[in-house]
Amino acid sequence: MAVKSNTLSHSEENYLKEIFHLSGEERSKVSTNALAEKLDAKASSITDMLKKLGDKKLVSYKKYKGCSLTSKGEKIAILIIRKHRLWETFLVNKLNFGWDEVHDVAEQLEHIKSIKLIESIEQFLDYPKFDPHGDPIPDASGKISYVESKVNLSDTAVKSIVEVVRVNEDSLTLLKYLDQIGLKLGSEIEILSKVAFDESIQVKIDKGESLSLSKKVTNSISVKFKSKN
Amino acid sequence: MAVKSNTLSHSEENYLKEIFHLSGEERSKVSTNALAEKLDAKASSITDMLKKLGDKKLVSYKKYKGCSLTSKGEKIAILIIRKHRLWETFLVNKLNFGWDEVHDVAEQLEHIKSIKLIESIEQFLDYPKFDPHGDPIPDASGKISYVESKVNLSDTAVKSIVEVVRVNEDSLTLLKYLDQIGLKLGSEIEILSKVAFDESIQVKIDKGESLSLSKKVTNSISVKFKSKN
DNA sequence: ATTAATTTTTAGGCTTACCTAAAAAAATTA
DNA sequence: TAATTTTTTTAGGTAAGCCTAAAAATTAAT
Repeated sequence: MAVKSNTLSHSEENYLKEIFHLSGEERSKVSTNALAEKLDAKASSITDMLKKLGDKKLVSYKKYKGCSLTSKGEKIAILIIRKHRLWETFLVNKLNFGWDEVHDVAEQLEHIKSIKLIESIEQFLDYPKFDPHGDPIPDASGKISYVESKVNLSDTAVKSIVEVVRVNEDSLTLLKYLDQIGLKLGSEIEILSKVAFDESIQVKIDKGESLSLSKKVTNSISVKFKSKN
Repeated sequence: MAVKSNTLSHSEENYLKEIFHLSGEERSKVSTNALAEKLDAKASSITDMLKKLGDKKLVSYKKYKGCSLTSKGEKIAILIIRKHRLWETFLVNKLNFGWDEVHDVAEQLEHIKSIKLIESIEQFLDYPKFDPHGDPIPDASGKISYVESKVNLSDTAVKSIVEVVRVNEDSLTLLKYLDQIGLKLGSEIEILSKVAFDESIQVKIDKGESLSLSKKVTNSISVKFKSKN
């Protein structure tokens, strides 16, 4: 008789979150294989779950055509992401975790069911706008303020001087490496030269020694041009 | 081939925690039915799980003979309880939750896997010794400092003046009722008279109006005799 | 436009943590 | 102690969320 219990499993929540991330700001369709890779599961498992989420009207799914979130599904996905980013901010700002230590714990904390809790945490943190990696924190209504002016570090021209506004939080080893070279949110980067062969670039971070950043690294860093002030 | 994954499911953790609670300070054997009632499951399900926890050497279990925790199982149970009580303290002390609002959330938070997290929370709270209901918080080594001098409010003599040191956190309606009559940790209770028939007692709370407390209520409150100072 | 390669789905299985119903053991009562 | 009641276990079943292997649909290449 299809009773709606209204609470989702951790797994279901993770699917919604990952579909949201993969569909990007353009809200494009997400393929079964892309989800399989991100969620570290086989494509057949993804198909199973997409059917279920489709039945629950959380994703729209047509066989062989990929999936996308319904507005109901998107609302839930954004809430999970909101919780994830607020918890990360809590861990870094209040408990002095490093930005490379928060991801796994936040992946657990994001599933705690309590609106009162997350709103209290938000207030306790004084309504932060960005998490420790520079990602925007959705507000209680689900609104996300994307930074329009940010670009990928790999797309900047030689001689530009830019400021780091976001790093990809997905790779622990990346974050540890960035720590090691002293790159953090707000760091100033001067692009000295670019190597066409491997697309690496030479930079100075905060006017320090010059060093080389590979394409893999520059791809994971977002920057904005320094505002004149 | 019995690989030990070393992380327990929420369900397994809940079993260990409940066995710990039911076995009491005397560490007595816990019956299948007692567990079934507390965990809101059928006795047959309990038997299943006890076999599994027995295989994992977390409980010692012999058919028809009840169960008890091994030292390994007890260590884990105490860690869960430690997390539960620290989270409750965090919610009340830092986020201004009421003592009647913390149980359900703490039941979720106690399963977050991160020693660093719980030790940071403990430090952030400045190493509290008791949770908001007066229960002792185990330290990082698992040591629990029981209060030796506390007695049940139902066991106090007429004319005694006592101080509330602990209330049972299990019932939401009890906690709301205590709030309503202004009874909190540290409250002074004067026992005016006892009614043999229903075992209720007449009291004054913090020198206020006299009122009657039923056996069910007095059973849930622990007190100590006021220290002369 | 076929053929080949890739992606996705179907079909059937497994494990976890529950369940019901019936059997067996233990405890209680006559 | 024998009968009855209660407690506990066994046997077999379910749903969730994953799996492998094989089939079907789609996409890419010749």
